[in-house]
Amino acid sequence: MDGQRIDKVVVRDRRLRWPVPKNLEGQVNGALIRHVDRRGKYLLIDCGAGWLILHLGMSGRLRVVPKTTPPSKHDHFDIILSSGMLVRFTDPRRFGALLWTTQHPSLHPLMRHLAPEPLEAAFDADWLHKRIRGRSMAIKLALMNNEIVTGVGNIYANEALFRARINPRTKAGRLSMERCGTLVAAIKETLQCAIEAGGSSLRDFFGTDGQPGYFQQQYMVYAREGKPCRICGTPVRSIRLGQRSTFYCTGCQH
DNA sequence: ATGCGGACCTGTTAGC
DNA sequence: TGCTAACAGGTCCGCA
Repeated sequence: MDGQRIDKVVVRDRRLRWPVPKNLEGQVNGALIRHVDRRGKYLLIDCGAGWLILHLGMSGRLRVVPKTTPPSKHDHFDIILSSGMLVRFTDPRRFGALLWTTQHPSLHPLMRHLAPEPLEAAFDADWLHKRIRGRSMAIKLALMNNEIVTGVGNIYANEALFRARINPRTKAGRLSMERCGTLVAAIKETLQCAIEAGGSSLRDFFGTDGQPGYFQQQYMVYAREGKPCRICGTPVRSIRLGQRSTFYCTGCQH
């Protein structure tokens, strides 16, 4: 999309996580895309006069298709490019978002308090230790809190805790600086491995080339309830934390 | 200030 | 086979 012009944006259903702003098309139509970026799980399209903010939620997908492709049921908006292609957003659950902002995205209320990017140096043991100091919440819930760790959802929170050998119910504030270091390294390694494998395709996710990811074949605990731990053979246990499925090995994680 | 549960949606699957 | 309930990759908000 970099360097292309947006002929127009067509919104067919404004009822996403937040209503798509009524004036968005007017702001965006005819804009030149300067750059496409990302912060946490928010996708940012720099249009010069402002930014489009996109989020895929849980079931959202973006695909590049020819302009003539007829939309189907859950195709809620199109970004029509001057090239003859369009970027189509599909999202059955409508947990995704399309917003417009004229302030710098880093100052936007949704991104203002996000933790540093997990693969950057600023996300380190020190940061994690400071953010969870004195907190009684389960460490897994801390990993799911994007003011503490950004870009990690349910799958990778489970996998990173296994890699760090930390029990997901451990009280966050009780982790030593050393264990914070182990956990930070585990988060970075988990994300890097997943990226290398092309991500995790359970149902909706496909890469920009249309190919599924393969990281789900490497899960150590996620969705492996009752199956033997790949390291020690103990059956993987499943519990619920914060209404999310949580998987761990009682043999390996303490 | 912290932490928990509820809310937003629809599609798929497990269980009866 | 058909119906129903539970659950799914996210994250904000309000209340205790």
